This record gives sequence, structure tokens and C-alpha cells, in this order.
Amino acid sequence: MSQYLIRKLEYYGPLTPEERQSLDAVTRLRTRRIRARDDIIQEGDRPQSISIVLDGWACRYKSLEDGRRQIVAYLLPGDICDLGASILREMDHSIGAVTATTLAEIPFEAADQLVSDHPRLMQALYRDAMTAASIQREWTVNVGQRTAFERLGHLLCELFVRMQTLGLTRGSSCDLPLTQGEIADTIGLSVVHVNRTLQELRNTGYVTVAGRELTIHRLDALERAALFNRNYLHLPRRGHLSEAGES
Amino acid sequence: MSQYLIRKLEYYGPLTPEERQSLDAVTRLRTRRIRARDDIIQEGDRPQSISIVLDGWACRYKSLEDGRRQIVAYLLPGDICDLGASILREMDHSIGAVTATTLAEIPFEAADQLVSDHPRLMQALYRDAMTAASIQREWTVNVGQRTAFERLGHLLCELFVRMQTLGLTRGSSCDLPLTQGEIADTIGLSVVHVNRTLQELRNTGYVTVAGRELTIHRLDALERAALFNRNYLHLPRRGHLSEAGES
DNA sequence: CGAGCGCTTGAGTTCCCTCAATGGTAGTGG
DNA sequence: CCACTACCATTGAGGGAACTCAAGCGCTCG
Repeated sequence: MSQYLIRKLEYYGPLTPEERQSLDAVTRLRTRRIRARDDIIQEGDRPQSISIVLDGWACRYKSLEDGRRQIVAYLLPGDICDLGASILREMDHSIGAVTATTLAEIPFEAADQLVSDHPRLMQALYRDAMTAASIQREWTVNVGQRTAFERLGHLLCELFVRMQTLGLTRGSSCDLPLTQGEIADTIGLSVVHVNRTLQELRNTGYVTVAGRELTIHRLDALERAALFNRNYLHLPRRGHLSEAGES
Repeated sequence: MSQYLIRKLEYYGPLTPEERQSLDAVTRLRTRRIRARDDIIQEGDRPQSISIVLDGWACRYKSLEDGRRQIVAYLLPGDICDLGASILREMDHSIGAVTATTLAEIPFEAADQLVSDHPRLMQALYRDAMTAASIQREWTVNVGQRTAFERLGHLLCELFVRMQTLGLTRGSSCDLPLTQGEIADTIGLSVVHVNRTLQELRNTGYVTVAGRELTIHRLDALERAALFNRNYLHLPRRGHLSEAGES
């Protein structure tokens, strides 16, 4: 079940069979299903376990009193929901399910046991948290400096590349289960403007967005146009990536 | 020398005298002075030690190829420069000195020794990293959702409150060694518009900015006007804060 | 089959940007 | 000690990117 987390952690260095197995076991202890658009946890809550996305898309978001909302991260399969939340007093943001989502819920004791049994896993998880922080910095740059066209292009590049590392792309296509309203809340634009910018991306031949599927026709060109530089994802050098069918 | 780091970590829970002393000792091993506006480390570099700001202001920033620049964090005394950089391949952003800055440089081996001698310090440092990540999320909200007035007000509130926790405020005033250009790169506005927005903040009586000093006349009111909610700083409940003279 | 939601389009507006110019101040060097 | 330079803050004018409001269309689903 936790194949995506394992896959992700192995980018940082191979795991031993024991580490893989312990990780796998601990994610099978308890699972939880969330319906699309329901909240997984809310700002102010105190989490009782560590949750990992097994399947589906979720997002971290923060709301302002007057209803404005900013999505600050997307959680794809293998991503951990409560980085540090257990160690801080309470959640400073909410997490919502974008699609129907399956979570593994790991009790704190089981997690403690896991990392004390396998100290190298601790390091891999820390690394994962640092990568998440790097992505957060890049998102700040995205909304702070880039034009609407670049912002949207950058977001699509990031999501595609992250899906690719998970083996969840099909050629130059992947799922994109976001509404234009959610995209708007992600890149700090209005829905109307997202719609027009998306048309611009389509009309210039960079992408096709049909239903819930994204196709990037010229990834290299889009990366250039959107000033996307994948260094912030801290992936291994190119060429290691594989698709679903190949593994 | 590392009084500010110690002070910050003690917000998360008191340290033993031994922990304090070891922390202090390790920050005295080697120090480095940086002139204002020089870079401390650049994107792509691989850090050779852990640096802690002892004195002065620094900032994390990312540059785009065409010269646009986004400041993604300010590093105040007690802040750690290379959260996770040692564990990732290379720096995904640069760090520059805003003012003249003094750094403690802790060799990796000394840092490893420190946290293995005092495991609770590891937890405090991890907590600190998680708080930094929380601030980063809030900055994404700031540039993504808030108006120019709110953005600038929010930034000033954050900097003032953070300086306050360090005991570096004088009543309702504190240092603000930023040029309007740097503020512009922080909140994603043009210099001209920062200037006008700052005037708006002055004219409405919220703040005075004279030379390199910021005075916030009505902090509560500004917090409300800027939609500032200090929960994301994960400070202890209010009332614990003290000023320089009091401790 | 109406209701709700998401996508799309048009029209008008506003917030923020760029360009340009000025004055003040600090640092440099002759 | 005073040019000379550089940088920063400030102001005006004009333009454009993105916003709001409003309406219509096509799904899907109870």
C-alpha cells in the first residue's frame, strides 16, 4: 500500500528489505477513507497520529476570516500529512481531500518504534520534510514574482514532474483532479483569470487539459517559459524516472 | 554569544544548564563576519558547516534568470541558516546578509556530537525547523491572498513580534534595517508601490518608519487590519515575552 | 428534470506596474 | 573640504494585468 512513500524515499538512497518491510507493515495498521472535499484535519486541531496519503490528492490550505483561501501545498500519494504537527502545539493550517483519499494512520508509538528500529529511515523522512520546505519556498516565489502565465505553467510542471517520480504519468499525460477554483486558490488568481490563462496555455500549444487529465505537449519548452527549474524538488539526476508499466 | 538561539529554544521548553552550556560552547568554536549585502552562501553551493546568526539580519532569497528576486525568509539572531541543506544535495536558494552579520559556524561533527549528547536538543531544533516551515506557508498566503496594505502590515507585525520574542524591541519600536527595495522583493510588490503603501500605513497612524527604526503604534489594530494571527509562529501563550532590560 | 456546480465569455474597473524625474544622504577620492 | 557618485526615498503620469460583476452553457446527480 505504501509503495509511493517507499518509492519516494528510495530516491534519497536505497532502503534495505527490512526497512521497506517495516515501513510497509506500519502503514497497514490502520487506514482511513475520506470523501472528496471533506477535511482531513483542521486548523487548531491536535493530530493523534501520523497520516500518509496512500491514494488520492489532498491539499494543505489556510483560510482568512473573510473567506479568502490559499492552498499552500498538494499532497500526492506517499506524502505525509502532519510534518511536525505532532511536535508543535496544534495545526496552523487545514488539510482537505481534493479527491476521495485513502490515508494510512500510524500511531505515534508505532512511528517512534519504526525510526528507533531503523535510524536511517529517520534521516530519509527528515530529508523528505526538507524537500517539502523547499517546495514551499518555491511556491512563495511563484505567487510573489511570476506572471499569471508563468505561475500556472510552473504549477503544471511541478505537478507533472512529481507525478512522474511516482510512476503516475502516462506518457506526457497525468491526472489533474483540480477545479479551476482550486487552481485559483493555489496560485493567487481569480477563477476567471485562471480560465483565461489556461486558454492561453492551450492556444500556444503547451498543454491540453481535458476533463481531469493534463497533457503537456512540450515539457521542456513549458519549463523554460514558466521559469521552472526542478532543482528545488531535489530529485536525483534525470534518467532515473520510470513509468508505471516499467516497474 | 548564542543567547538568542537559546532564548528561542527555551520557548519550546526549558533546557538544562548542561544543554545550554554545550550549545553555547559549540557556537563559540568558530565565527565568521559578513559585510552587509554580501552573500553568505549561494544557490548550488554545498554547505560545509551549520551556520547560526549571532548578530545582524540575513535573508533567504531566490533569483529568476531575468533578475526578478524573491526574499523567502528573514534570518534574525538565533536563526539557523542551513536547515536541511546538509542533508540535501545542494542549496536550492541563496542567503544574503542584510546588515553586517556575525555567524557561528558549527562543523558537522560537532553538531552530531551535540545532538547525540543531548537528544532533547535535537527535538528542539526539529521544532524550530517546523516553525520555519510554518512561517513559509504563511508567507505564501501573504503574497497569494492579501492586498498590498495587508501584506506590508503583516510583514511588519511578524518582524516586530519575532524581534519581541528575542528581547530586541524597545517598547513599541525595533530595528528595521530593510530598504524599500528589499521589502518589495519580500512581499511581491514594486518599490514604488511599497513606498505608497508605507505612507498609507503611516498616514493611518499604524506605524512610524524613521531611518532604520520601526514603531508600531497600535499593534492590536494593525494585526486586525492585516489579518495577522500569530498562531503560525507557534509561540507560547502571550505574556511570556520580556524585553531586553528585564531579563 | 430541476438544482447545483464548474467552465466560459463579455464589460467595466481598479490595483498595481513601469517609466521618469527629483531631492536627500552617505561614501569616495582628489 | 568639496566634487562626484551611488543608492535610497519620493512623487507624478500613464498603462496594463488581473479583478469584479454578470450572464449563459453544459454537465452530473439526487
